[in-house]
Amino acid sequence: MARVSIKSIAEVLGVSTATVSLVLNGKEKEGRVSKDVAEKIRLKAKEMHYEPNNLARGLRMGCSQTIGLIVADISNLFFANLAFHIQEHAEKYGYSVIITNTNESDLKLEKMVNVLKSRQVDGFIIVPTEHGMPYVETLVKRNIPTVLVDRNFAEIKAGAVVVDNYHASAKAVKSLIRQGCRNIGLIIYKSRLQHMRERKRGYIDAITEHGFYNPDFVKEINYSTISNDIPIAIESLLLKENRIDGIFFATNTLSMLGIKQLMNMNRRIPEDLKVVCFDKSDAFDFMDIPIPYIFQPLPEMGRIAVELLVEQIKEPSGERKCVELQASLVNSPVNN
Amino acid sequence: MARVSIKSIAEVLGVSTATVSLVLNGKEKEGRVSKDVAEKIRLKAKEMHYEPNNLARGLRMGCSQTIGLIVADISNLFFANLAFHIQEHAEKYGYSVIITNTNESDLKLEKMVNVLKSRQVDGFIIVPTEHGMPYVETLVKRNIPTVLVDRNFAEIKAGAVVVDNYHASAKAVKSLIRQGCRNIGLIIYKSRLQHMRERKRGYIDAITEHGFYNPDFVKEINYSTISNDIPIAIESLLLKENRIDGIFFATNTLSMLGIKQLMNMNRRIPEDLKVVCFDKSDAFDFMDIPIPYIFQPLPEMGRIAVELLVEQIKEPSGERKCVELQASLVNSPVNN
DNA sequence: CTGAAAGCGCTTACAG
DNA sequence: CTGAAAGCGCTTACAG
Repeated sequence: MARVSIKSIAEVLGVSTATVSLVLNGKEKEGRVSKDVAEKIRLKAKEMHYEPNNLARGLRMGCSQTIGLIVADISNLFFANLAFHIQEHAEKYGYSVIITNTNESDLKLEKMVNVLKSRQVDGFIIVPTEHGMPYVETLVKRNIPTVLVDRNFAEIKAGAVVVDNYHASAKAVKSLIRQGCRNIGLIIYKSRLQHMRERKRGYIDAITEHGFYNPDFVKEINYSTISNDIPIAIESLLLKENRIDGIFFATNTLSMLGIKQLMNMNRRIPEDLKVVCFDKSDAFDFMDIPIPYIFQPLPEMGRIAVELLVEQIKEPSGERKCVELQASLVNSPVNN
Repeated sequence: MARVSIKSIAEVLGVSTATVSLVLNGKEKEGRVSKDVAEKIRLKAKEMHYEPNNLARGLRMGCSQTIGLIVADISNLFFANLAFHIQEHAEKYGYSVIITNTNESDLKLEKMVNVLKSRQVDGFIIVPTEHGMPYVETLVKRNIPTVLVDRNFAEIKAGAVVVDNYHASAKAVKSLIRQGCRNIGLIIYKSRLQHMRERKRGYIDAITEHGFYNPDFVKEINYSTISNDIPIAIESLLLKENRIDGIFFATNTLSMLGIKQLMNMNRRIPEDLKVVCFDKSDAFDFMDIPIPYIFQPLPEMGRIAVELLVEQIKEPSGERKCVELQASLVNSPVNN
């Protein structure tokens, strides 16, 4: 069963491929194709089960109607949700999404950028890795539509949609202070990425403002050795610095493992110490009391990422917008 | 900055595009291209930052090195994990993965099959919807490589990789019986899909074997009204049939919501009643006691799905294998 | 060892 | 209103 192409339809009907193409793309007005020819073509196309070949179309048009999405790890709930919303919106614009993982490796980011480029994606939505700036920069310099999400590189002016991590973090810490915490630990990744730096800065500034800052209370975890590092960090916070009465976890994975460790050590939340987490985890539903967390507007982030990218695709040399969204504090016993 | 193609390299070097293509694809042996010409071409390609155009290649070769993955919902942890492993393996074979969601809608399944077909994917990995069989059947009949995963349609012989849901379910129920449960509820989706039918059948057979079967203990939930149905189902199980001493949850979403409801009603696990869940949820880590659950070998499922698909792509008219994996019971206080 | 040419399926000026 | 033709970038017989 040979593939049915525009040519086969044209031959059967004794018309030119140009006419068939025009009709099948709804451009019969422009080509001013007669109504009956158009009707005949549409019927025959259906009858022959014509299916357009987007590869050929893409080659000819110089665009693929495909978006390349690069995230750290699609099996992480945060990125999975983000990917979901990006996809739903991309679909509305007629784009398909190719999703790839970096697992936070700069090498894989480079590789994935190349893979997606060779697939002629019309644009990139990227959650960059720690030292991934050069690869993103190359894209931007070549005017390839690119939107960063979750983490921005302010130095290069790619498009971006991020959360105001600084104020979100400060908000979290202040809520702990307002609950009476004085010695507040921070569990965060050791990372040069902007969102981590901002979360740390938000924590430090908010705490310093109240005169409670102590560098020993900041524990920086290595992404690659996380399950090992977390218990050590928590133990050190609680045992050595046993005045700790609150902990701010800077990501959902960190909170998951951290809270687990707190439970292992029989610390009760919020009696023994209070916590706030960045991002929700399903697990919070199972806790006896509601766990306060910073809520990032994921559906919005996905939508805006797609919208910014589509704008760039339309006008590759136009200015690239950077959108910052506010995150909210949920489940906190104190008002904001 | 014009795109650099094989042609531009050929022109600069004064050789033919055929030679360039041969060299860049490592087929210089076949074409018996001289070493120095080959070397010159490789150097110039690097120098000009040549990047192959996979669209053109795909059009010419009749394949795209792309796999279409259709899942119910990429933001569900089960599918997100599955997608992760599928991707990692696809990459090894040089395939990219386009992921799309159906949200359990048959209409969207049909649409996504068409979208992916027009993108000339070389094969499909599909988590089918309840009434999605016709769309899958069309693919199979046309000899388009297709592997079903998680849920099989036994009637059509697509390739498939599934878990032995029947025995997994029976195993779960028997573990409850061995712990002394006599009145065991089942919370399951109302669905004609094979995996659900099998899980229900496994439950019924295992329970009947011990003479404890009571149809009132089976609560079938509608996917679309789940957050409403679950509390009602649990309440009805516990209040009307208050001899209930165990519950088997047939999916992770059902267990999440179900256990939450049990906690709302102040039922303690396992003192007041015992539970077993299908699939792990992150939340289990936060429970005071370990929650027993059926573990599906996701990494294996992903790997095998890709392997089966690659086999089919190599030999589209060959026999399509169907692999059934065993799931294990984790965290149960009784041995298996 | 290398080149000229055809063709994958499509769209788009151009000509009539 | 419609057709002939070029060309997107690639690969692959074919010829020499």
